Amino acid sequence: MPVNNNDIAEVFNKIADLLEIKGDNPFRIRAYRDAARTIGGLSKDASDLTEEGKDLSELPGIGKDLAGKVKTIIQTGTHPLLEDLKQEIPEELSGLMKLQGMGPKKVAVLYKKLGVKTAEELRKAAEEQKIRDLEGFGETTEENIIDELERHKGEQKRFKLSVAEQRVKSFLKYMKEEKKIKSIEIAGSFRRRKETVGDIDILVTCKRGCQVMDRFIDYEDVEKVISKGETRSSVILKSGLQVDLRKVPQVAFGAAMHYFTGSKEHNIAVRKIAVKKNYKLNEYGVFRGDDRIAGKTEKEVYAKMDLPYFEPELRENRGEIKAAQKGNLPELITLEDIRGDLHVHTKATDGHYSLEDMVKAAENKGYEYVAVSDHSQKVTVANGMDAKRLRKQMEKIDQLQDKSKKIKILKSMEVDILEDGSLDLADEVLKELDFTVCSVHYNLNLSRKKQTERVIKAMDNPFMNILGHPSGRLIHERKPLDLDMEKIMETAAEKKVFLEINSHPDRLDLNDIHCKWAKEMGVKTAITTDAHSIDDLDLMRFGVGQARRGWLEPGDIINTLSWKKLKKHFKRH
DNA sequence: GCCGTTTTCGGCCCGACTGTTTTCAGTCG
Repeated sequence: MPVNNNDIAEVFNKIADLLEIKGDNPFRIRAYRDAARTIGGLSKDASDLTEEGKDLSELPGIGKDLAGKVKTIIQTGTHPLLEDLKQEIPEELSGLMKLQGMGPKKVAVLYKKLGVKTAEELRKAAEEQKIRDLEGFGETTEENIIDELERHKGEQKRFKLSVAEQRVKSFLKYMKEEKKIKSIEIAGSFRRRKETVGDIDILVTCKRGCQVMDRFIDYEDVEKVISKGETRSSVILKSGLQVDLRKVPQVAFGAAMHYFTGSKEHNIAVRKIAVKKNYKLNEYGVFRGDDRIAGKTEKEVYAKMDLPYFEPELRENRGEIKAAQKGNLPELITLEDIRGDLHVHTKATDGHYSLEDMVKAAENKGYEYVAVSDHSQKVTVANGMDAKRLRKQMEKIDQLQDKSKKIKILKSMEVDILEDGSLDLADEVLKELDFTVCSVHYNLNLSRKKQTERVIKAMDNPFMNILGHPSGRLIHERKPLDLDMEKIMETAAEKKVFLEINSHPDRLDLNDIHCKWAKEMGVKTAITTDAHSIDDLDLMRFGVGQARRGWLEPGDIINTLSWKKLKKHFKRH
């Protein structure tokens, strides 16, 4: 069983949890957490890096000791330190720390005094009112524990960005009805356009006498008020989504936006720079002694650190600060750069609108081109098309093109990659198309070797242009295919095949890390919507967000090109 | 446990809110 980066990260995180419960040196604990994050975010497998003879202690936050531990974990799947800790402290306790309000100290007390290890035992102790008498605990804490256990039963911790976006929209509209609010902005991972968000952070500035906190907790969708203060309150909506509101003074708005946009790791890195310069950086501004020297805008906060403004999507401490210091920050792709959609479906297969409707909708978006990419015959559930029906659709497109002067309609198809790596329709049909998107929809559970070979073989076919939703994952629903992404990208770069960034909020496939990786390996991408309806054409913003998180610039994305230029990129034969 | 233009020791990001206290520890972001 090969040990991948997530396995290593998990061992380190577990060590950190158990050390924390034990009450170990907090900085040692952080070292383990930092290392877990570093390893978890690598684009190459640590095991491959070691094999290549790379010195892992060159990675940030990994010293000699942890580099050695990584090696041990790669070889054995675990580490003696973790095994020893497990003898001392039951590992289930780390699970209890996931409950809100339960940290290492409380968990330790509950274990020592009551022998509580699992959620079940915790519930029993709370229901028998044994917790309230412990030192540092009380009746309220006991009730909160029961509430938390209840809330976690459903076990959905993070929300897809699109779902959060919907909830937030109406909440914001409600808040904006309060006329004394001067400005209101969303920060947090939502602003960074992360594919899933754990909670929503809202920042407001107000005029004097504004009862913003009262209005906040009075929202009809609020299920529970977690906390309410002068400057900060937290609620949980009926959907389970947590929303935090912070009131900040105008002069500190930029500093607060910076602080609450995060990521935590990015902030820590920036704050370290502040410390070096003898400044103090917090949510109220940049301070030299007691003097606030910046804070009104994010730009001026960064400027004090001799840094340029960072787009929120870049703020993950994945090398953006070093890149900025060298003047190498990317000029990120924007929605306006997109000239057309290369993957939309129609009623001919599983879309919900006619060819005419989809083309018209794309035209109304101001696109220069739109590609009709319906399913091929293998996908019977979607009424996939055989050669005959495809040719008929091409004829229809020709007729419609005669009437539509404003937009170029591209003939495409989402062709299935069969189990043996061949394509679902013959080359002699595929060659009549402008290009193809080729995707895996069946036999999702092949071994890593077979699955990788399958996709690579498909790329041998000169009529394959774009690899559709490369990993095949569905967020929260389906794991990604077991693919050697590095090999896939190497081959794609060599064979001039493009990778799709599928914008559907359930897919967002490629993910952010793979987007960045594609760029590093010289693979170009296409941001598409995979639209099955007219409204789906608007999903492009999610794909663009993902691409921005992956540092992509207009030049990395093929559908920023005019059709005239793009056309040449599709000729592989 | 990591790290170094204050470099091999002694630091390590910082503030709000809660529930428990009666001045603060724990937790969270």
